[in-house]
Amino acid sequence: MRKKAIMIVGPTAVGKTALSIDIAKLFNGEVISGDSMQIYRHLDIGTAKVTPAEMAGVPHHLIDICDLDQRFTVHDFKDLAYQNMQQIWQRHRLPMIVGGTGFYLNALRLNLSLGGQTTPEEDFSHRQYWQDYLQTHGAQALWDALNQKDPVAASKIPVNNERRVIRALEVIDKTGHLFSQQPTPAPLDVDFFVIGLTTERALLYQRINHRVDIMMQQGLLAEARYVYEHRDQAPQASKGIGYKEFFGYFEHHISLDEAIDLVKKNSRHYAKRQLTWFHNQMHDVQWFDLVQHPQQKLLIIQLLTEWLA
RNA sequence: GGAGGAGUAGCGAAGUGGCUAAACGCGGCGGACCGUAAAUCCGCUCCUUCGGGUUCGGUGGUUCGAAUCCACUCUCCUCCA
Repeated sequence: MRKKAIMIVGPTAVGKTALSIDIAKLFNGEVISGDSMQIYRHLDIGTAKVTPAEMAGVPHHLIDICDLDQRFTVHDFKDLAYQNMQQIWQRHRLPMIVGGTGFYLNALRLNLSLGGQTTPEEDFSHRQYWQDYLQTHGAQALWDALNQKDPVAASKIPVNNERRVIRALEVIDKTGHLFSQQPTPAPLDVDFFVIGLTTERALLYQRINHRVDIMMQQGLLAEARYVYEHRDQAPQASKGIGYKEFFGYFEHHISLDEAIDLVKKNSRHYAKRQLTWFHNQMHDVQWFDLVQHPQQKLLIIQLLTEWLA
């Protein structure tokens, strides 16, 4: 019989954490965070990381596993998450992947090849080459280079999306096969029950705005300052929403209120992007609106009970 | 009461006779996504039965043609009383 795992997805501030704890307690679950920012230590308030108290004894994994100066990639996530799943099964417990980073979740589930077996270090040397190429020759020339090697890939990546153009070139250089023809391994042989949490857009945005206000009360500003002070060594964390927006304030370009509004706005935009991903890149999501219909939790529990039986 | 200034799409803001249904920014909406993904990038945003229709405070003019010129009028801002 196939191994089983629960996946809880959804945009920020819909209530994924709360639901995951409830379910974990009921079904003997352990949570694996599917969140690209919660892996970092020191990013607590801004990432809305579960607090030890909230965990209520439920084990959590892939939280606080990196320092700010460490790189972390989808590939790392894929490997670590799968390792954790296996260990959880060995303990005869139920893995629950919960998070909002759709790319991570799909990489795990679909077992994406992600550029083959090369190490990030190898990639970075190629990356640097193309980065320089971009600097000296411009975006169009960079794209032309890709177009020459792999027209199919080029046709799918806009000229201005320099980052992805470079990544495609890296993969081609390193693996020797076209970016558009990467090997497609079989998806993970796991029976996932995918729960999607959503709600009316206006409500979601209201919750996001409110949550940012609460974060401020909890001391987000100090946390952001910490990130700001370490920004040179924290390439990824300093891109996080709830941090980068304050940099302008620290440098006296914008007011605190403006910075806070920026955080709210970027969080809203982010939530929309997450929704787009889950709607269009994940196909077997069962959606629920616990914000407007809290009693649907009973339905979820019932469905899970049947699925696990 | 007097003197200046301003009124443009949801908001901010260009435009100062035709190339303007009207730049740009924001907000909003939609989308892409195979190793930075809370990243990066793309599209739409007056109405429309897609033929066209109605716009730039209002009304009336000038003109082949006006958001752009003229007259009157309304509202707001600043200054003087």
